[in-house]
Amino acid sequence: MTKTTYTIQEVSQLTGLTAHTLRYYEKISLIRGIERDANGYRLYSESDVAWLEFLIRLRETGMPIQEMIRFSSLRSEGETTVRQRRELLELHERSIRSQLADLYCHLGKIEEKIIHYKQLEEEHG
Amino acid sequence: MTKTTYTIQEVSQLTGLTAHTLRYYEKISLIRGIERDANGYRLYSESDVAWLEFLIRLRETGMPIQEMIRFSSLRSEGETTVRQRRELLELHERSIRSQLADLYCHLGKIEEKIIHYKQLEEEHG
DNA sequence: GTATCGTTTAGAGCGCGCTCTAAGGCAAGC
DNA sequence: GCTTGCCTTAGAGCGCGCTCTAAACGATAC
Repeated sequence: MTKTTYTIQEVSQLTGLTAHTLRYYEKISLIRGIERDANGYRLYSESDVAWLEFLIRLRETGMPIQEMIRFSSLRSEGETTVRQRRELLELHERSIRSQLADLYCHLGKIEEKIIHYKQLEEEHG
Repeated sequence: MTKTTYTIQEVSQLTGLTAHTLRYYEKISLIRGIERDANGYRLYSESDVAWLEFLIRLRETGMPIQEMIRFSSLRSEGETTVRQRRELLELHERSIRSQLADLYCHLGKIEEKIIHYKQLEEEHG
């Protein structure tokens, strides 16, 4: 039988988010409907953790929090919003591809600069 | 004869940085030794503009401003710091490659999610 | 001469995404 | 019953990278 709930500290360790940030994400509706135990302590489910990991992915790929809140809001409306969520995600996919292209371009220029410095070092160093 | 100096507005248009940001970059020593005309107005040279474009590249690849200031400081010390600048740049190159790898990984996961949504749409939509 | 620009400076303010504080509650250990 | 410790909340504070304001100055237009 696999464990089905996690305390805020456990989720913090699993996700790398601090307990402060986990409460903050709930306050701004990035994550919703977290259960509570008899003391009012948060109890996160497996699917809550999976959702947090997805949020982290969106953040690390540059999605602004407002857009993530929009996504979370669609998700809470249920199955009827699947298409809108897919479209939002496809838009974001294009943003990531564009970031990748920009980074490659920058990388090339920086490599050129490094080569330039190496030549300077050979000439004068 | 090619134009050799630019006003702050011209540099703003060339680089996309606002005049405010250009003054700010000078205040924090990201760019140094900008000439002045008789009225005390800034006069940027071609090489100032090239340096700004390099700074923009560093920033767009995630280098923190403190590290950019360090780079600018080394540059102002002259030729003897070429090696240190190259090393700093090589460190940054590795950072960019790591960003690229992470982005690719995230992209893959997001594509999977999109496929998952498409399946949901076929089943229930 | 005066109104309109664009410039200068020092320094305040802002938006983002957290990050932390204060004050209080419950539970277990001694 | 008191200490320790982790939890709760509302709300203040922070670091980054700008972004803007206020006050003053000089050049040009009329």
